[in-house]
Amino acid sequence: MSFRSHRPPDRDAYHHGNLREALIETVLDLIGKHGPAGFSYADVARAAGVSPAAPYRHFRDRNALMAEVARRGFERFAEDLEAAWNQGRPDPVAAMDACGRAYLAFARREPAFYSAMFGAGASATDDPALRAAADRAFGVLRRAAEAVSATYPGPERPPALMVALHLWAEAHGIASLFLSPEGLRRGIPMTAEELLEAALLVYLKGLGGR
Amino acid sequence: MSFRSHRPPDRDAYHHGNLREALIETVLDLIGKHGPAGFSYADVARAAGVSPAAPYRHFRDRNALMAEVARRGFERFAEDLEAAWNQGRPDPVAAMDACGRAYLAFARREPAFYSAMFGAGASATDDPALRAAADRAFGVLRRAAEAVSATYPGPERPPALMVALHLWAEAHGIASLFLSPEGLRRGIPMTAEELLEAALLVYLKGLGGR
DNA sequence: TGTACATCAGTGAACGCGCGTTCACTGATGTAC
DNA sequence: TGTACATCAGTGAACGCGCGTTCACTGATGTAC
Repeated sequence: MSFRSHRPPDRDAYHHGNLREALIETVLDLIGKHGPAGFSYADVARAAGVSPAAPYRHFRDRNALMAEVARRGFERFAEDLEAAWNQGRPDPVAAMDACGRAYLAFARREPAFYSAMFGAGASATDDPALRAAADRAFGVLRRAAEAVSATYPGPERPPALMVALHLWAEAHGIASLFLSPEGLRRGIPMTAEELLEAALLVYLKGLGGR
Repeated sequence: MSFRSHRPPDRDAYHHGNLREALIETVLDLIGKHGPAGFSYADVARAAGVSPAAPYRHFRDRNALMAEVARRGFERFAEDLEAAWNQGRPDPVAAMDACGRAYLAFARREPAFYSAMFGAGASATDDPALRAAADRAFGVLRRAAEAVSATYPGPERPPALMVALHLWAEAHGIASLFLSPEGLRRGIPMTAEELLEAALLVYLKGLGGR
């Protein structure tokens, strides 16, 4: 009767054992369809094909589920940024530019994650794990800013934290104003990536004499 | 019996005649207390002291009410930016800097309006009046960018639209990341205003030789 | 290998609640004569 | 100035619904012997 191994979870078994994962994927799906506030906790259960009580085995309430989605989003986001940074190769400025592109690529490719991370949802303050993940992502930008800053001669070296904050704000501003579903971008004759890259080039030029 | 003029609306009369205004103010109050998604249409009626059916006389549904709040927010926002721009005096760069400060001052002073305008709420696309008001506000930044752009000598004159978009994105990015209730700004050793002003100075320096 | 048992993920029925919306209505306001 | 009437803003009761959450339960899984 039990001729199958129980290790690989059977996706349609009574105890399918991966409901936690299924709920998270369902949330991403629902955010994509209805926005981060457009569905109830019961909706998630229904869409995942379980009873409305089942999710309580895994998440205290809807907020806890959304926070976990946001946390995972920040983890992936940090990985993407880290990969784009590529330890500052071939050179810090080019690598920072790659970070900017990776930032927008993530917001474009994973709008559901992005809106769970920055949208109406979580607001990191409470959840330490979420905050830590967000810090990890920002940490990549900060290290990039430090490396770029260090390329300027001592007397005119800009504060790395400031540079990181400027970059983050510009990237986030562009992502939330011009990437979102038809948000406010009509008649803008360039892509978000071009816009950010241009901003970065002007900014870096303004930082020093180079 | 009717010894009082009926022109000035009696705030506590049966037909108080300014329920529309009262609802809008109530929404601002509720956004301040519970965020832009933290209350129902019935809550608004309750908080305004009328029956749950009363708001339907003035707004088709909750969305229509929120859109009107956002629209008014953009109108005021445009006025503030316009005043800060002050027709480019004393000079375009200083006036644009004033616009930046006015941008953040508005987001700081009117967080309820700001989140109705850019937050989880409206998403301009549908409502033409809302879109027009948003355009009016952006128009001020655009004209400012044109005036600043025109101060650069012809060959290196930057596209004004691009400059306006960069400024808007940076200001919005800073406002939404670092102004919101304890959002992500811990351990940042400067105010949002200082951060934006520094970004603007670096950026303008980067635009040309000045 | 087989049996008894503990574990625990998911069930499904139930609850009280507040929602959005409708409806016929009331009564104050403003106007016509 | 007074009276009759139309207008219409707000009432309050009612509706069906889906929500979040709880509960005792069931039955598959994994383990101890």
